[in-house]
Amino acid sequence: MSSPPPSTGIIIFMSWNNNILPQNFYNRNPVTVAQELLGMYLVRKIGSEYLVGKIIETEAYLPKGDKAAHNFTGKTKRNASLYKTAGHVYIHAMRQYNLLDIVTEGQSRPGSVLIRALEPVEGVKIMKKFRNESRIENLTNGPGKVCQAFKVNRDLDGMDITKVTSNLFIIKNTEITTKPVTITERVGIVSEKNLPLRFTL
DNA sequence: GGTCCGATTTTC
DNA sequence: AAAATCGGACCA
Repeated sequence: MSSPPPSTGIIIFMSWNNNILPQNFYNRNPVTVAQELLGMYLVRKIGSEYLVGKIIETEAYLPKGDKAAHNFTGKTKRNASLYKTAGHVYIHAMRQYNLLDIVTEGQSRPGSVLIRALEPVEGVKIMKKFRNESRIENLTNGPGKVCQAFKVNRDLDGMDITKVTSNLFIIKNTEITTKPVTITERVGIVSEKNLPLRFTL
């Protein structure tokens, strides 16, 4: 019952099946989850290919009282995935792009973490093709770019990313990270501008 | 069916 | 600095 490791790359992926983040990782407040996701690896399986990126920028959207969060005016068809349980994804359109959120607590506490930027690790060639872009630094340095590079579209909205069978999930970084987390304000929003909910590695 | 607008990206 | 571009929410 084990998936093949990526074609090239790092030793940490040798046992990555054991390192998929479980539901109880996500089932905490989004501020904690957003910070702890930094340094972990987003993995996307497309056919027999694996795309991997290290998470380097996230934002938290709060379950209650956050005017900038998509849950603020209640449940709609669009944001229904936020009301699932922790570890599902909420993928929504922003202009002509898609953005990827992970649901944190869910149900009556529909918070989430927006994946804003990655450092490409594995499958760079495919990312370049999906992005129609050759500069590595331009592949995944924005939330819309992340989805384009990893072929994350709204077909995946509402999927559970805590299962071994998922074609999208996040694995633990088993290396020791010493870099401190930088905390700043969220970007691209008009309300709740000044909350310290953006986290960068 | 029309209108408005945004958790963005790209280009001028 | 401004255009490109589009699905969803809302109202009619």
